[in-house]
This record gives sequence, structure tokens and C-alpha cells, in this order.
Amino acid sequence: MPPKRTETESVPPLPTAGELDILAVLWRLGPATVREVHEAVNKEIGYTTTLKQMQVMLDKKLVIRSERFRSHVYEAGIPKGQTQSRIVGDLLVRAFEGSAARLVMGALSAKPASKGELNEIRRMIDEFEKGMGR
Amino acid sequence: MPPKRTETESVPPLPTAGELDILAVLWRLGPATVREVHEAVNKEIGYTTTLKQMQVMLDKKLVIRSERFRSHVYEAGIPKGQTQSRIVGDLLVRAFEGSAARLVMGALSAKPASKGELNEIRRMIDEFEKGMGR
DNA sequence: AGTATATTACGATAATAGTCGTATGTCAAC
DNA sequence: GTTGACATACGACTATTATCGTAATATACT
Repeated sequence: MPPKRTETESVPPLPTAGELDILAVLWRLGPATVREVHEAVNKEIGYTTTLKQMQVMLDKKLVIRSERFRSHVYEAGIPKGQTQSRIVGDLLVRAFEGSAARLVMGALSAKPASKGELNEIRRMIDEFEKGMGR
Repeated sequence: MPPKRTETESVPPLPTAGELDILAVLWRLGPATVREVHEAVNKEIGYTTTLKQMQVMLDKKLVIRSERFRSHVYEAGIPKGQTQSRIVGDLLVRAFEGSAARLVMGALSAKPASKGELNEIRRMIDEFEKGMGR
């Protein structure tokens, strides 16, 4: 069994699939209420299910929230890029032997990219190379 | 809840985290016994745990197996590239709005790649572009 | 104040994943 | 043919995730 998870972790655990869907909505909308998130995720689940999930995420520090006269407003507890990077990093070692090239291969064969997007990836790599060693 | 999973699916479900670890070992070793897999995964769990997991995976069609005089020999039930692609594809839509470029960004910031690997990715993209529309 | 409506808190339940113990089976070597 | 070393089958238990119902709370509108 994975080590028992306490609520006092410095770094939050990776989000589960359902939690990631909620995070993705928060990334897209910015700070939002449970109601707004619930409508945006667009799954066939009840409102209180979304609510409960977000409460659990609060406990895990995956989101933070603030009062707003009537309801709560939630936002991601960790910067989007950092979470994305942790998730991909995990997948990278688990399924791709740490090879980013193979991961890109997998991504492209899963969802063929347009020429424009291929160029975007190229630019990204160039950028990254320029910033290396710093 | 996700739709109840029957054992008669045409396409297997995505592997769970633990299952992926086992698949990764099978990809690395090729056909292997439970014992071999168990030693390779190198986790602090009992032998029968690995065994049970692989039996569940067999039921899900994530692996296939054949008799071999004394024990069973397992291998991946689906080509490695296809499974990798399905996993990344899922992540792509869930966490990266379908943008491969952002995914690459996430991968590079998770585990900085060497110049050699960056070139490898470039070659991969070139290859992919050449083969487009076919 | 009193009712209606929306929100939150929280416990109960169910489904899935992970874990292991024990029984049973198989083979080889004595 | 008995014994020892492994293997498999399978049920049970635990932890986690997902789901929802209900009660309590807050706000708004008469």
C-alpha cells in the first residue's frame, strides 16, 4: 500500500483522474465557485459529488479557497505548470524509461499535430536549449 | 462512477499506476514469469500481490499468458507503443487542452533533457512531419 | 419574522485498487 | 511414494476514490 497520506504534507500528492479534471477547469476559468466548476466539468454526477471532491482537494492542498459573501471561491493550490510538470514527470519515468523523445512519439501518434503545432514544439525545444545550463 | 467494466471488452481499460509498473517491466524484459516480474518491480510487496495483480490484468486483457511446464509466462496484451499512446493521449486532453507543445514543455521542465535528447526529439518531429497525411 | 433557495458540512455507501494468507497443485529428488 | 520447494487460485481485508443523501447554515425576498 502507498504510505498513509496525512493532511500535513509539504507537497500535495498527484491529483487523481477526477481531481485533475477539476483542476483543469480551474486552470481554464481561474478562481471559481463549486457551482461554476460543477457546470464546467460537465459530467453526469450530482452537485454534492463535485463539492465533496473539492473539499477533499482542499484537504490535500490541491486547491485553496476563500470566502466570498455567499459561497466559497476556489483556485489551484499549486501553479498549473508545476502540477503539469509533476504529472508528466511521473509518467515519463513510469512508462517511457525517462525518455522525452518516446513520450513525444506517443503524444503525436495519439493525436496527430498540425504543421503549426509541430513548429510550436520545435520553438519550444529551441527555447529550452537556449536556456540550458542556467 | 465509471461504467461497470465487464471482462468482454474489445479494448482493455487504461492500466492503473501499479499495472503500468508491471507493464513497464514486461516491456523491458519481454515474456516473463510472475517471479521475474516481481523481482524486477522491486517494491516492498509480497509475491502473491504481484501474482494477483497480474491475474487481474489477464482478466482485463492487459496481458496474455502461456503455460511453460511449471509456471506461466506473461507478456503485454497490447503493443507497447499503442498503450503508451493511449495513456499520453488521455493525459493530453485531460491536462494539456490537447496541446502537445505544452506537454513537451511540461516534460522538459520535469526532467531536463540533454542536447542529444533534444536532437532526438527534433528528429522524431521531422519524421512525423514527413509521414503526415498518410 | 417567515419562507424559499442556494450553499456547505458531513456521514454513509459503493466501486476500485492494492494487499496478503491459505489452500491447492505440480514437479523433482530422494 | 513422501517430502520439499515453488506456483497458482482465490477469498478476505484495507485503503482510496467516487458517489450521494440529508442536515445545518446562510442569504434573499416578501
